[in-house]
Formats: sequence, C-alpha cells, structure tokens
Amino acid sequence: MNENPAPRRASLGLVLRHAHLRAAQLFTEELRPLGLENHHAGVLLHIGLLEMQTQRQLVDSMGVDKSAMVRTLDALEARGLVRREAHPTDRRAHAVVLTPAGQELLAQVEAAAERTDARATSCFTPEERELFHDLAAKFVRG
Amino acid sequence: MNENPAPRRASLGLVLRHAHLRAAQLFTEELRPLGLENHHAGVLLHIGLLEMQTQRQLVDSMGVDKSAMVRTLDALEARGLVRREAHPTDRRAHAVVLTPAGQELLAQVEAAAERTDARATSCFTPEERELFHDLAAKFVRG
DNA sequence: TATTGTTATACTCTATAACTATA
DNA sequence: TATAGTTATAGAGTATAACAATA
Repeated sequence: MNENPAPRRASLGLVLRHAHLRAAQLFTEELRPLGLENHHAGVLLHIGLLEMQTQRQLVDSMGVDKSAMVRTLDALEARGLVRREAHPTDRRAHAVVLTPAGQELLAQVEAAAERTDARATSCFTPEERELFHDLAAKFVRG
Repeated sequence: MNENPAPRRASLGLVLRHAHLRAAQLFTEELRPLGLENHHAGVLLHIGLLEMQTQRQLVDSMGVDKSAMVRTLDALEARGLVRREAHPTDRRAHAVVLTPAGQELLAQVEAAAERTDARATSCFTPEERELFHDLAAKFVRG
C-alpha cells in the first residue's frame, strides 16, 4: 500500500536554500581577490541599487537586523568605503553613501557578481537563464 | 554620458538570497505550531528524502558543518525524533533513522513545507510554479 | 507616542582544529 | 594514511531589549 513509490522531490524551499548556497559559494570564490566577505559585498551591492538611502531602508531591503547593519556599516566606514551623512530632512536618519573608493570597489563587486551569475547559470540556455531570473524576481515580489 | 540609465537589476545571487529568505520566513510561520526550528525541520526533511543515511551523507547533502550536525542530531535524538544506529558495514559510521515519533512529525513538517510552497508561489500560474521548481532544481545540480 | 540609530547582552551558528575509533 | 564522528574553542552572526535623539 505504498502510495508514494516515486522518490520524493525536495520542497521548493529546500531547493531554494541549495540554490542560494551554491550561488553564495561561487560568489565567495569570486570575492576572494577583493578581500571582501559575502556579507559586506552584499551591503555594497544593495547600496549601489539606490542612489541614496537611510540605514533603515537598507535594513528593510536586505532583511537583516538593524544592530547587525550598524556593525557592518561601521566596518565599511572604517575601510573608507561608505560614509554616513546627515539626512536632508530627517535629523534622526543617516544617509548612507559610497565614497569614491567605495564606488570603485562596488564596480569590482558588481563585476564579480556578474561572473558569479554567469558561472552559476552555465547549465542553462540563455532563454532559461532569463526565465529563471525573471521568475525568481517575481517570486521575491510575491 | 550615463551608459546605464535604467534602474539596475539585482544580480541573480541577490535575488536567490531574497527568494530563500522569503520562503524561510513563511516556513517559520508554518512551523510555529509544531514547535520546531527551521534548521531542525530541514534536517528532518533531508532525512525523509533517503531511507537510511549516515551523518556524513546528511552533512554533504545539506551543506552544513559536521560539528553542527552533531549538535542538531543530539537535539533531535533528545526529543526522541531520530536514532543513531550501528551502520551495517562501517563500524565508524552512524546510520541516522527516524523513530516512529520522528516519522509522524516528519509527515507534519512535509505538510507544512507543502503549505509553505503553495503560499510562496501563490503569485505564479501552475505552469510557472512547475517551471520555477524545475529550473531551480536544474540550477542546483549545476 | 513612534521612529532612527546605537549599545548591551545573551544566544546561536560557523569554522577550525584536535581527538577516537575505526577503515 | 584516510575517514566518521565527537569535542573544544574562538569568532561571527542573531535576537532582544533598552536607550538617546528626534519626529
């Protein structure tokens, strides 16, 4: 009375965990020459997505804890990659912006991310690659 | 001379991070009534994928550290959900198997995972859902 | 009264290495 | 000599709450 004789397929959540894990491992390799950790590079990438944003916006868009963001930005600021500036309208808030050195490094991080994506999707046809990226983005938006 | 005036699209790696994050959050909600953490539920799901496996196989298939696996299995064993049995041919290895209580709870975890997948993919058509799952699985295999 | 960012704290996770018992 | 599992330990990350300044 085995009603499920076929090998069970891993749930989508499990598959997505492995997918992210694999991408993160490849990214770590690409990042090694830059002397950056995944987490710091991720924050730089997120800062690069918007011209200017507060720590709060960064915390929301990355889904990390705000106290963790404080420490990460402390580290990036100590390396001269980002600056916390006065927010034009809200004196509580900090505007997080890239320094010239940060912009330069960000360009390298973006190149590393592109190389990572290319390596990670080398099993795909160009059409599959686009489709997967599109569907993943739609999935994230919910 | 702006050669990239369109809003930059997040790299696939970043998107996959968010995709996994979102699925994990929904899974946490579904798991709450079961009194299980994501991590422990994930190990149960992985144990459920194969009839019998060693700790080493579990470590490899999950991509976690072996010392972390020791602690997780200690916790699951203390709750009476799994047992470490003698391996039939290798006396160094432990065969990790589910207890009856573990099998019962696994069934509930699998149901929770299915509900999670359904909620997470509610923005998709059935065709997109299948396609995304298939492409993600192919991506993982590399 | 709520929000932004900071600090403090305890807890968990990770990474590393050493150790044992087997192979 | 290499592998499976365990233990120990230090470092990083996470979650929580409390706090000051500002809205």
